[in-house]
Amino acid sequence: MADPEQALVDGIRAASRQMVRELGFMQATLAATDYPASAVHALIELGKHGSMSAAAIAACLGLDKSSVSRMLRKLVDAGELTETVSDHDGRIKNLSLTARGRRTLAAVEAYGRRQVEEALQHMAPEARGLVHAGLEVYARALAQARSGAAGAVISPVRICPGYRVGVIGRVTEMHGLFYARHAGFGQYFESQVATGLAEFCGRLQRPGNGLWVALQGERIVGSVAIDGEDLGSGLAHLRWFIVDGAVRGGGVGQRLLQAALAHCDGYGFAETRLWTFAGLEAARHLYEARGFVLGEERQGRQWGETVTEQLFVRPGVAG
Amino acid sequence: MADPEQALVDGIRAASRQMVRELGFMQATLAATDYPASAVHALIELGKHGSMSAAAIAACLGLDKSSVSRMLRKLVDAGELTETVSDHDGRIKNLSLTARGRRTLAAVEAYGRRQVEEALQHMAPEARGLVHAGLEVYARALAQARSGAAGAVISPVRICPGYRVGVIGRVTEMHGLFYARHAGFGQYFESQVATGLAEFCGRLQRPGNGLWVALQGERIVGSVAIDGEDLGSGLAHLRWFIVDGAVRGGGVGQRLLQAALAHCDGYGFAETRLWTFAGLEAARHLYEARGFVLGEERQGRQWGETVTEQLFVRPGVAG
DNA sequence: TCGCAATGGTTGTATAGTGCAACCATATTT
DNA sequence: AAATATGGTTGCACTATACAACCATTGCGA
Repeated sequence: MADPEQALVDGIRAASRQMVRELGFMQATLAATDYPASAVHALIELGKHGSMSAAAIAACLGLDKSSVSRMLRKLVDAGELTETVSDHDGRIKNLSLTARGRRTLAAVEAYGRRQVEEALQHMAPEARGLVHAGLEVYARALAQARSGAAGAVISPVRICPGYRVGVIGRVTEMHGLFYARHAGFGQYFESQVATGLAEFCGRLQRPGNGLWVALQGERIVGSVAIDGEDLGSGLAHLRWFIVDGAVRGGGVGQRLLQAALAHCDGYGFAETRLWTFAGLEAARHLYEARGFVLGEERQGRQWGETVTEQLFVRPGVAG
Repeated sequence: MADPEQALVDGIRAASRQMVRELGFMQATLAATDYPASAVHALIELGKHGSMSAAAIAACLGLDKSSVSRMLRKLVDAGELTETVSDHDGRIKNLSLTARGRRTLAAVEAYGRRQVEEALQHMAPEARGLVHAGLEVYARALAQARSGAAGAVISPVRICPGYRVGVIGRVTEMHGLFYARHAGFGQYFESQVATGLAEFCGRLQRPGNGLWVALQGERIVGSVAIDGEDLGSGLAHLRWFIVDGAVRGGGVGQRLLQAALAHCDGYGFAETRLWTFAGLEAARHLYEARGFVLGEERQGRQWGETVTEQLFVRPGVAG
């Protein structure tokens, strides 16, 4: 294990330890209620899923079913939950929150929210998206490492049109990191991306041009642009298409592409073109699924490393 | 509370809940030992600090001193710890790890590290720095919100010279976000930063020029550059000086400035100049502490918002 | 159709970690 | 020298937990 890697791992461990302590997960009771941590988590899960069986809660919380059974009994006695026997399976009791339970949950939520909000007050505003994205990626990776399954929290990613602050930097960064890793590109490539994108954003308002970003919270995790000017009249140039590694494989690329191509079709471009590099198979599949076909290939040395550049072309909708 | 804010808070809460569960903090025993979570945490703290009193451990873990006392008794009986009465205060027992304790701790560390490493395998490589930075900023903010004190994990920030992949994007992004918030700048400003920095990085090798980044792990959290060409011969131009909000106030700015000015003095520039905006008091203090004096002020409208631009000048070392 | 295994849930029992309160020994302040 | 504060221990009660045995219901296969 290389040394920086070791430092990364230890840093993550130290921070999560600290975080767990600060959030009070080692205290017997949680979130300003008189219920134990497991009961609070059960309430939260019930609030999220509506109605669950005891076994489902046990699986979800990683506790023995006997512990869960007793814990639920107390919550029912306290009037937080009701249990109704399932009508299609006499063994199962469906648990759900009572009005009182919903009030309790609301109080728990308010407490937790306030705690987080106060923490957010104590950090630089720019760092908030970072915290969110970091926690989420980590939680998902932990779940995957444990069980192979992908089922975990993923905040929704939305596609938004237009410039927003930081997009030039972020898109440049994503390109720089991705192509350094996958093609060995360096400073010259990153400078080209930065310059081109900076120039393009200055004429984003002109007809035919468009930029879409994928946002997770307020963090930019993907982008695509249509340059309607630089290839000549009637030609749409698809540029700066990239998806952050944190959300790759989640359909974000498809949605970005769809937004960009809907714009192309709506505007009436005769053709959409894009340049890419051989070997990026995931991207190629996306292109071909959207009607792009490989037009031309050539060796390119301009980026510092020798790569095979590929032109993909997609005809516009028949006018 | 605005809606996106709400979504951010809830997203952070969901992710941290998930993370705590995945890490097994709700299990009675932890990290593949037979010791309870609190004992494991105590071992870790002792490993970190070398020798501590029981009270210090209790404070650190947020537990009652009686619980800690008993827990430590067991660890001593198990041969993991030794206790020696302090020589300058008869009440205090100094606790430290025995050889056996260090072995146990090593096993705990190995287990935890493997867990994290496996999780890292399940995420995009680009996201690793993000996870680290996010957790760390959050843990620190939680600690500050709880106790006002700043004492918490902060991974060391190091200053490194030269270009590295992603720096153009990251520095552009940091500038864009910071000045959008503090001066209302928008796309035009961000484009200027991107273009200028991209151009500068292309001639970074030329004599007199220099770029330094502040790195936390592999994440870029600050930058400064000396452009030895654009103001004319003998003049150093300090540009792209910025520190990420996540580490602001931690001396990173000072260290960046020192690196840049050491370069200026070593190279023998007659004068170092920088342009900034009125109102950025923290930065101004840094400049003045390093020998810069305000030279000229003028109103500028070029960035989209009216601001007062300030020229600061620092003479070179007497040749 | 009947029996048997599997599943959902409950209860008995033992264990262990925890906090509170009272306590002792030592140090510090008045 | 007395009062107070601090570090640490012990008695006590509480509670969350796991394990194992158990019951009721369901579903499957012979």
